[in-house]
Amino acid sequence: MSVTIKDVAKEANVSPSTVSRVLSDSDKISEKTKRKVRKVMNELGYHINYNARVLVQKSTKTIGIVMKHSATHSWHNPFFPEVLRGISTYCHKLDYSISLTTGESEESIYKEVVKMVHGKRIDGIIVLYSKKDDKVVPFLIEQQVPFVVIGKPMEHTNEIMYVDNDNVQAGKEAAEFLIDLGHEEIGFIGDNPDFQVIQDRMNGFKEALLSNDLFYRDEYIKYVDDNNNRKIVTELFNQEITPTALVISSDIQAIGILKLLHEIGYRVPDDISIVTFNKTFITELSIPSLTTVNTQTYQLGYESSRCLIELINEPEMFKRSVIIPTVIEVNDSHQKVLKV
Amino acid sequence: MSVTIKDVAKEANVSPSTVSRVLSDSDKISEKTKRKVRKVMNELGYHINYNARVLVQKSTKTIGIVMKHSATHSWHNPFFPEVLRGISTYCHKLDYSISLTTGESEESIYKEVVKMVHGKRIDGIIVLYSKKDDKVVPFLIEQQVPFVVIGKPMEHTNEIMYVDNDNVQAGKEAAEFLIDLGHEEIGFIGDNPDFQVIQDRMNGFKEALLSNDLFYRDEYIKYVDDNNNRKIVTELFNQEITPTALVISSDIQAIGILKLLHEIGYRVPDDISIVTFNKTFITELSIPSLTTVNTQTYQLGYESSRCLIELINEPEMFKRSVIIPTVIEVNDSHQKVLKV
DNA sequence: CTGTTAGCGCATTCAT
DNA sequence: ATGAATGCGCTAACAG
Repeated sequence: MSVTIKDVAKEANVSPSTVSRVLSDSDKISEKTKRKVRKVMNELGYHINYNARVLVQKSTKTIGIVMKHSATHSWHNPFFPEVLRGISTYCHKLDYSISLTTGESEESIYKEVVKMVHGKRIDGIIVLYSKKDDKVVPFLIEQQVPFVVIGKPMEHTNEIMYVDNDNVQAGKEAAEFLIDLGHEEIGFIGDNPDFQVIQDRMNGFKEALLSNDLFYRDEYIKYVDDNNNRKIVTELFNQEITPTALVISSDIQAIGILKLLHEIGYRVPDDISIVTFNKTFITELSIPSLTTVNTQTYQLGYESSRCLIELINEPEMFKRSVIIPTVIEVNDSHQKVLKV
Repeated sequence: MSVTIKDVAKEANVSPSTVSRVLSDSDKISEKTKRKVRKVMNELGYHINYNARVLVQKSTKTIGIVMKHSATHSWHNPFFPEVLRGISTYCHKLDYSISLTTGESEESIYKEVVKMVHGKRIDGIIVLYSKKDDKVVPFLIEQQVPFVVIGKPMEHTNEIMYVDNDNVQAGKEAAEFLIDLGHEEIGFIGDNPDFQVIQDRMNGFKEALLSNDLFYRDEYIKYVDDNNNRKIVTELFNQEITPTALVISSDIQAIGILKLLHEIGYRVPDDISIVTFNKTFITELSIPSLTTVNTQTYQLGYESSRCLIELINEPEMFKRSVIIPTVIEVNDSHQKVLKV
């Protein structure tokens, strides 16, 4: 059917192993025969069959990517394409392929991961989230598959390699940015708190309030369950004292909130200031453009694949973790509080 | 190292071929031995090695996905995650894996595709775009790799299986929607016209104007090159007669335009109406929410993988193509023209 | 430097 | 209904 090393070997009057050595550019082969063999390869239109190589080398040069299930917002969230871009840029430098797992539920994703791993389809895995009650990570630990988590693992923090922002710090910075502008009543709106990232940002937020001697009130902390944005906003602004500023855990979420605020007559930044997290095309295109903590998603992806491939090549390596710095990007969704 | 069929065979007192037959659930094996073998498989923790199977079966049960290079907007565009969701949903039903090609340039993507194909890593490919001067599609034709294009191919239309919307029709509907509201001066803002989809939508737009006896003027048609949004908007509204409505080729692009209009003091929909294409989270979260032609991206993905897998299993099949209907979704970015 | 031999894990003849 | 033998295409000792 297609051309194999045997065909090339015969045509070039060498043995198959010589051809194989030419393929891996072994330094034990003379330049002359290399040239000869390569010439024949071209003439015959030879191309290596990776599957055969995988079978004997036990390395697939493929990494698996596991994401949150599609029912969550991860799909709509530009985080995903951007992190993938970072991952693939690095992977392609080192000639690794990418295999994607998705699924409609946590269970189906888990099953796919199991298949990937047991079927020996991948050399390592990047997990694009860190979540409570997740089965994937424990499975990977048990199976001793090299893996890297993007986000801070909920458990086994010291045995797991992860790449993350310092989300506590990020939350703190977001709040302090507002505090420096004179805000004293600041609310927090977060996504699903099952994800570590949300918890961290909230904790940083809280920390900032307390260390600045501001009153911290539970009524100012809201989490989005499903599509209860409206309820949340209503609750926030139906209190005796209402916030003059909001920290919102993602820019996507923020534009939703922005719209609701707009509907009930609050203007940003005139009536209320907003600081969000993540920088996507939304932050600039929103009206007003959003002041945001840039988490440098591309870098998260890039570094995670770097770590993973290092780990694959050196399984016993020290499980260090990488913190990608966050950068606050000042746009138009905030305003100073005029001291009366 | 890991458990193979031989190990299972030995333990179960059968031959390796019997185990293999149990794996493929052959009807030539008695239920009794099947049960026995499966029991041993569980006990030993056996899992099939797909690579070995691929080597002999010549089917990888993997499909490749080729997208536009990341320098374009495809990455930021929620089209991508959504189409992927459709693809993966179907693929996982039929137990296919997904392998992703990406790259920083057309050239690098092309190389990756070549590697995928020659390295026999995939059974078929879905190409997520249709573009002028593209090298990937001709290569796939030449190599006789089963593939499906999302979007209408620029050439070889009859020999290529594709899944697409009727974008001419969609363009027409968008324009007619505005015409029905009384608009007579309607502009069109499109993405890179190298992509067939943009051409088609523009042509449909033009057709609608002409068949409604409206004056069609070139000054009302603008394409975005790079970041010349501002220039385009300025040009459009510095003419003697300015449009009262715009058709914009994607919702992402639309919110950019929306912002510029906002800056120069035009309000949507009061001063100008907008109809866009694609429905993503943006259409609802934008202020105002965008009236848009929903192209049903998920379906595009779902159908494309369905077609591809059919094609893989029956390479000589008739190359039919699938048109996914578009649906106009009426939101808040348009207004009737008050007849004076 | 190069050839020979053996085998990766599985599916598939051809036997029985 | 099951077993034995062969090979998919490649790499990796071991020779020489």
